[in-house]
Amino acid sequence: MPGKPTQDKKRPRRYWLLKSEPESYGWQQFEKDRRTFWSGVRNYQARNLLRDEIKEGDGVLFYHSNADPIAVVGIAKVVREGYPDHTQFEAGSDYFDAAATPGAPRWFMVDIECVQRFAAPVTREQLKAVPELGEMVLLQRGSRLSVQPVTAMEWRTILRLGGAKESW
DNA sequence: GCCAACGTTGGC
DNA sequence: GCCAACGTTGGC
Repeated sequence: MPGKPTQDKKRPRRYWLLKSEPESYGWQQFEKDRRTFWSGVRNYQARNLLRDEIKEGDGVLFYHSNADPIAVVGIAKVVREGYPDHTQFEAGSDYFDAAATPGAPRWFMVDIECVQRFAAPVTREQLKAVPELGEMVLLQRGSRLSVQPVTAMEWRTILRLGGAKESW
């Protein structure tokens, strides 16, 4: 078939939201880097998503937590699927894990690439005001997952709110 | 800075 | 395997 498919036909693109505190790693830095590895996730549920579910080509909402404003600030795409987070092996690192070995890594990360900054950040307050986003994992009571799934409908809605140029 | 909700640890 | 104590996240 001409025009090689970029995705496995059986596996439509999926969407994710990644949280980051701008004080530790914000969108501004990400824009300069263009590409980064998403290290430091130390929660098993999030780890499982990074290791097993998030695939190359997937869409990412970049979210600023503990920030002013708290907001989705732009979008990224996954450019490398789950592989061991090297910081777990670095003695002295905040993310060091004595129980992890290269042969049996415990923590995983993915690489993402900057796609586009929203014309205007989509604030948490805005998200809460949209009825069809009421089911978002992000907005559930007590939800703390730093890597979480986003539905295609949520993705489209948030891109529209952010004034994103393309809706790939 | 507060604190509710979660997740993890470790004694039993 | 229970569960109390503790540590962390993250909105407010």
